[in-house]
Amino acid sequence: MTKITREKILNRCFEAICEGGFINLRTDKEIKRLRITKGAFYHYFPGKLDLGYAVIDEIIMPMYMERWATLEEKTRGVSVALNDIIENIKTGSTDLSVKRGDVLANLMVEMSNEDETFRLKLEEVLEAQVKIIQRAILNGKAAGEMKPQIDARSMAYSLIGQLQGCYAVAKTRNSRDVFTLMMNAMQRQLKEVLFVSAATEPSGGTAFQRMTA
Amino acid sequence: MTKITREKILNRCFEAICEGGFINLRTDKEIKRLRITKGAFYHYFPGKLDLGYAVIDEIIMPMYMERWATLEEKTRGVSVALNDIIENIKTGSTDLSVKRGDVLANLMVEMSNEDETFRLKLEEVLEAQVKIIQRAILNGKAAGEMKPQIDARSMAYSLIGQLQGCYAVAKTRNSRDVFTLMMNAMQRQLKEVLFVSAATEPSGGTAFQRMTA
DNA sequence: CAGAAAACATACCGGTTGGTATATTTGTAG
DNA sequence: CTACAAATATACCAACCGGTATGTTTTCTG
Repeated sequence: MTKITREKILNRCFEAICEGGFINLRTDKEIKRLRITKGAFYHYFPGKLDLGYAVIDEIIMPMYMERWATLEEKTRGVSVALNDIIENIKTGSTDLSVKRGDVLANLMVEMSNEDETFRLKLEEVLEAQVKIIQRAILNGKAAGEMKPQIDARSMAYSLIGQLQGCYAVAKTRNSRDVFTLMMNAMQRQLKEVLFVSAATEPSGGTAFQRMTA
Repeated sequence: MTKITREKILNRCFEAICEGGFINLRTDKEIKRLRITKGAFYHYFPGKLDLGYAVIDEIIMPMYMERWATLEEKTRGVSVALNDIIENIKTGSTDLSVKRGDVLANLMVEMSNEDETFRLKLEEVLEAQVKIIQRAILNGKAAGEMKPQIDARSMAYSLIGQLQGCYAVAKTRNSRDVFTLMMNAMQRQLKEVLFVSAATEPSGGTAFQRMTA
């Protein structure tokens, strides 16, 4: 039952960061809310920034690793797995999650130019994701599921970027429909650009589905 | 020579917002820097938020309208014009601009869930851009330059989103190379998904260029 | 020129907030 | 039980910062 205080702080502050970002996170408020005192807080964390670092290392990084976990150590069915993940993100979105946006995307924009250590830690999370996707694309190409002429690294970055773009725009539009719309567009483009279609079209132009908004 | 004070405030604060966002903008600091006083500042703006609104209306909105200006009232050569704009954004980036990220993208993430009026104003800028691009795609389709099965609205949102994704990721990577890499990927995908290629490929697969990073 | 309104200037306030200094309790090894 | 460190509590602070109240100067208008 030890160390529970530290984890409570971590979890609660992560929530607060999800709600309003890091700068808006008020340690005093969270301390009161957690029914602890400053003594406890500053016992576990030298300062607010260090708390932020810990949140990234211990909560955010694992969270985003889990997102792509199904891609790892998979040599076949990568295209489907990748599409499933995107589908899950799309389907799993709620009005609240769209309104808040993506924690990582938010922190990246908020903190990258504010604190170098923060930037470095966010970069780690980013690179870890890119690496997984890049590897998956390599496997997909080897399995003949993905187009061989695609540059895996570029595509991995592009994918992560597009995802963040969906979050950002949908957040400002405050519309889950817009999020779905953009995610659908992303899926369609991925299918056309990256995936090897089962049936090769005779002329140009892939078959398109009807729009969802 | 009238109204110069107001414009000075607006311009300087816009710069400050570019550097560190809206919340990080300290009115006191900028007032001192401008060698004016609080009296002058609060004469023109009821408060900090209203200053922010004015910056969006009077500086940011025109700025982003100008970006896509070449697309308006153009019925042919839309594909080329669109690609040129993206090329300009790519080429025009500097280490500093990449480090700071895009003002609009930054504000969207920072303020959309913070202040409803702010969100509305940012939404306006977003929608204005989407509308221009959407129209351009419609024209492109009519001219046979763009694939007819593409949904203009989805594509317009996707385009804006991808752009923001490039900014966000490159900012955290703090790398102009990554920005270029992602912008190139975007251009390639656009060519394959949206543009009607001059020479229709016999089988599947568009010719790819070599990577730039 | 009068008078009013616009355009500034000066001084001050009050709440917030991250952080510290120090005291007290709790847990644990010997 | 003792000694010592980890864990937690309490009180306080200093800086920051947006905002206000009020005073003075400049400009415009009739």
